[in-house]
This record gives sequence, C-alpha cells and structure tokens, in this order.
Amino acid sequence: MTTDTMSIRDMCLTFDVTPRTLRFYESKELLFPVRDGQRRLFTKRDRARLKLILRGKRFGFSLEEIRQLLDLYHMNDSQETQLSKTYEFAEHHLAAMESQKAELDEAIGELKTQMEWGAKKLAAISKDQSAA
Amino acid sequence: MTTDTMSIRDMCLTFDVTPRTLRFYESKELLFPVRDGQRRLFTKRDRARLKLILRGKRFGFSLEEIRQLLDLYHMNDSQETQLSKTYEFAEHHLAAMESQKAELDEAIGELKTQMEWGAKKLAAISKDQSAA
DNA sequence: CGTTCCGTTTACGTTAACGTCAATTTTTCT
DNA sequence: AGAAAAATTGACGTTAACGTAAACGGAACG
Repeated sequence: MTTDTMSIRDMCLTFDVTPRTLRFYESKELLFPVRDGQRRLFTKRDRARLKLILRGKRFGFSLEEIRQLLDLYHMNDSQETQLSKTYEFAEHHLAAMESQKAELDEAIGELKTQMEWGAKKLAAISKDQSAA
Repeated sequence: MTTDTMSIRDMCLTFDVTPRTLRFYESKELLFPVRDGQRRLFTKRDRARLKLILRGKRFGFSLEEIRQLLDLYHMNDSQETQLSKTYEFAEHHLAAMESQKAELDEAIGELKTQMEWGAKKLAAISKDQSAA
C-alpha cells in the first residue's frame, strides 16, 4: 500500500475546495485529519465524510445538521441506546429526504409546464413575424 | 369578489414567516405588494411568488438565484429575445433540478443501505443480551 | 380621549460559512 | 546553504438572510 492519506493540497484539487474550508471543517469537527508533525493528512474516512458534506450542502443542509448526519454513515458498535438513537434519527432524515424528493418532482413538473407554455409563445411570435 | 389581497399579518400566519422577512423580500425585489397608504397589501401574485421562494430555499437556492428563477414562472409577452433568454435559463435550471434529483435518489439509496446495516447490528445486540 | 394594537421606517446586531492577510515554520528546489 | 514554495496558526473581514430595538403614525376600543 502506498500512502492512503492525502495532503491538504491534494484534497483541494480533488474536491475543489480551499485549504481554509478544510481547516474550518476540522475546527467544526466534521473532519479529523491525522498529523504528521504540524501538517494535516486526510484519511480515506475524511474523504468519505467530505464527499457527504459537500453533497449535504447541495441539498441545502447546514453544516451543523450535516455533522449530526455524518454519524449515520459511521455507525459503530457503540452502546445499544446510542445506536438505536442514531437509527431513529436516520429514519427521520430518510423521511425528510423522501419528502424533499416528492417536492422536487412536483417542482420539475411545474417547470416543464411553464416551459411548454413558453415554447408555444415563442412559436407564435416567430409565426407572426414570418406573416408580416 | 372579496378582497383578493392579504395583510402582512395574514401572510405571516399563512406562510409561517415574519413581517421582517416579507419586507426584506420586498426590498430585494422578490415581492411587490401594493400599498394602501403606507400599508402593504399582498396580491395573489405575491402569494404565488412567496410559495416558490420558500420552496426554492428548501432546495438550497439563494435568494438571488430564486429572484432570477421567479421570472420563469411569470413569463410575459415581452420581447422575443427576452423570452427566449428566459427559456434558455429555464432549460439550464431544469437540468440542474433533474441532476439534483438523481443525486437525491442516490443519497436515499445509500442511507437505506446504512440503515439496514444498523438494523442488523441492533438485532444482533438484542440477541446477545437475551443469550446472556 | 387615552391607550393599546398593528404597521411602518431606519438602523444597528447576529449567525453561518468561509475569505483574506500577517507572521511564522517547514519543505522543496537548486 | 539559501531562496522559493507550501503549510500552519491566529485574527480580523465579508456576505447572506434575516433578528431586534427605537421612534413614529393611524385606528380601534373601552
């Protein structure tokens, strides 16, 4: 095995973020890079988490919400009570996502309707012009 | 016909927002309530726009992005060039939404996988305990 | 007719999520 | 070794999206 860890610069290039962003996420306990002296080394786990973080942001979640959610993807063999609490939280989150999906479907439908209307208008205009 | 317009307080109750938010949206030219003296009266059009604004926010769009998008739902018989520009913008936006939907589907799938794993763990734990 | 309840404007405050800049190591290149 | 490039830690700045408080005007009510 080669390195398995990545420098901050490699992370920036791979995920298109700035060093500041990665340090900020570490300070907010979203990432936990190990240290080689002073320098940060990002593990496979950090990369998996970062991917989820960026996706969460695209879905409109705050970093704090995302921090909670990250545990869902790293459920460890902790206490039963903790695990079952996490599981419950996951159920809520899943419901939220499916409702968001439904809303998204509806929005897509509405936009398509609007676009058909726009297309008709455009066709009418160009016809008017050729008739003039 | 009765009023067809709503007071700021009615709007707040209906859409669960604060007066500040509505005034803020007006200042950012997202809403255009008419005036009865000093007081704002929100029209049917404002209500339609607000609904779209709140939905846009849930999808993670900024108010500035939403402001652009609102034109899509109020395409008027403006110049052909303007209308066709709006139409192009709509095409881009539609593509973005469908890609977001795809990503959302993927995320839902992953979360479900994680939850199955968690469910198995929970089952194993409770079995261990009954065996002890 | 006083006060209490909206509503308005103006303006400063706040939080999240970084950007940016300075001063200081640490690393890499030659 | 010496210079340049890259990384680190503060610390202050910035933008979006409102919150909050002050000061004022009309109208509704007992």
